[in-house]
Amino acid sequence: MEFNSHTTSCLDCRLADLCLPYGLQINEVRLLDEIVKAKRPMRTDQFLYVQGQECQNLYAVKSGSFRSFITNSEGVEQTIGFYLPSELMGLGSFQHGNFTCSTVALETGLVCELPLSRLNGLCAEIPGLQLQLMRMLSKEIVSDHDKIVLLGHRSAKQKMATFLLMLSQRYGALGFSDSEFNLSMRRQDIANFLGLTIETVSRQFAVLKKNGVITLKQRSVQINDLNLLRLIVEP
Amino acid sequence: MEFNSHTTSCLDCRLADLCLPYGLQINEVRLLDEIVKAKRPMRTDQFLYVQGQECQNLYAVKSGSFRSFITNSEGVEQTIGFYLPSELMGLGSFQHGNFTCSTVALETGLVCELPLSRLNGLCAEIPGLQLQLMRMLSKEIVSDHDKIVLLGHRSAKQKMATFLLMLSQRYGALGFSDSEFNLSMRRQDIANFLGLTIETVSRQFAVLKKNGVITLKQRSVQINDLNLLRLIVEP
DNA sequence: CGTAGTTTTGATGTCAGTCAAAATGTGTGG
DNA sequence: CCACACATTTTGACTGACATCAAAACTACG
Repeated sequence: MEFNSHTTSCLDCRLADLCLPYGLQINEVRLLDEIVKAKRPMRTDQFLYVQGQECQNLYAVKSGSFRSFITNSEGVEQTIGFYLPSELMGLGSFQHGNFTCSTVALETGLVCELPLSRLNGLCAEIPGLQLQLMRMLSKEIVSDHDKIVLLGHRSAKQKMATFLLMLSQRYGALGFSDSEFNLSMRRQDIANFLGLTIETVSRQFAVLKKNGVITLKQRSVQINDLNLLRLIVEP
Repeated sequence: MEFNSHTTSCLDCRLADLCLPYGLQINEVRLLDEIVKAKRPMRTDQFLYVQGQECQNLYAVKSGSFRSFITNSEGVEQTIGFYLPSELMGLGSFQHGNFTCSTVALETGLVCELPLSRLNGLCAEIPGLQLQLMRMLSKEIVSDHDKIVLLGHRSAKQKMATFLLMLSQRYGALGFSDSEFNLSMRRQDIANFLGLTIETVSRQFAVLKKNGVITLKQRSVQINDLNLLRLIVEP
C-alpha cells in the first residue's frame, strides 16, 4: 500500500489524478505541493485527529488506511467509514472549524497535511483547485449516501456483500486487484460500521466461504465470484 | 412555511444568514442574487430533479419541504433525507455533473435555482461565497454522518425519537417552534428513511403518545417533553 | 355517500442479537 | 523455541425485536 517515498511531491505522486491535483496545470500543482506541510507517518492505532479538536488541516491518505468514527455522550462509537489512499479526511469540519469525528490509523501509513489557512487562499488563486476540492466534497456526500442506502433496509448478508463490493470497487479504482485484498480493519470495526455484531459478521463470512463466493483467511479476502456477490445485493 | 413572496431577492430574504449569502457584503449578495435564475414554484409530489439527469443547477429551499431518495436497479427506493427552508439540494452532483438522487416536493413551496455555470465563476470572484458554499457542503456531510449514526445500531424507538429531535432542532434553527410542527412527509416516507416498516412507525408513535411524550394528530406533532425524547436516544 | 388511499391494530414468524464457551491467533518473557 | 496470558474470532443454543401477513379504522376527495 506504499506508493511513494517519504519525500515525493504531488508532482510525481501516482495518486495525483485521484486527489486534489486532478485537472491542474503543472505550475499549479507545484503551488499546491508547496503548501503540503508534511507527509506525516502514522502507525497502527495512532489517532490522526480527535472529535471536537480544532481543525487546522485537511488530510489526504498517501498510504495505509484509516477508520473514522463518532463517539456519543455515553462513549459509544459508531464507525462512519474507512479511508483508502487518495481520499480526503476531515471534510466535515469546514462547517464550524472543529473535527466532527475521530480518525485512527488501521495500519502504518502516510498522510499529507493540508493547512486550511493556506488552502483557502490557494483556492481563490486557482479556480481549478477550488473546483476539484468541491468535487471531492461532493464525492464524500455521494459516498455517505451510499452508506445510508447500505444501512437503510438490508439484511446482514446484503450488508456484508455490499461492504466487500465497496472495498473491491475502491481498490480497483486505485489500480489494485478488485478481487484480492487485505481487510485492514478488525471484525469488530466491520460489525460496528454495518450496524451488526461481530458474531453475525463472522457467521456471514462463514456462509460466503461455504458457498465458495469468497476465500477468507484471517484478513486476506479473495472474491471468487464478483457477480454472485452482486446478486446477493440485488437479487 | 412561506417566507417571502415570489419576487423577493436574496437581499431581503429572511433565510439569507442560513443560506449562501451568509458572511457576504451587500454588494456581493447583490451579485449572487443576479444569478439566481428563478423562484420556481413547486406543488406536492412534483419532481425537482431525477436521478441520472444532468445537473445544471443547485437548488435552495425557499419554502416548503422536499424528499430525496435513491432508486436502485430494481426500482426500490431509499429515502436519503428531507430538506427544509435554507438548505441546498443537489450537492452530490458536483462530482460527475449528474444528479445522484431524485428529489420531490412534499408540499407546495418555492426553490431558488442557482445555475452552476455562473455560480462557479462567482465563487472565483467572491472568496466569501466560495467559503460559504464549502461550509454548506460540509454541513451536508455532517448531516449525512448523523444519519449513518442514526441508522447504524439503534432500536426502532430510538430511531423515531432521533427523527423527531432532528426535525425539532432544524425547525428551531429556522425560528419556528421546536416543539410543535407538522410532518410534511407520509408515514411511508418516515419508515423508508429510518429503515423500518410503516407498521413499526405507527406502533412507535402510539407508544410515544401513550407515554405522553408527544401529542400526535394526523401530521401535526407536539413534543410535550423534549428531555424525555432525548433520554430515549441516550439513556 | 362511496371509493381509494393511508394509518392503525392484531397475530404470527424469522433474522439477527445475546449469552456462553471453544478455538484460534498474537505477543511477551523465560 | 516454548509456555503462558490475553485478544480476537468462531461456533452453538436461545431469545426477542421487528417484519410479515391480514384486516379493520380512519381520512380525503369526488
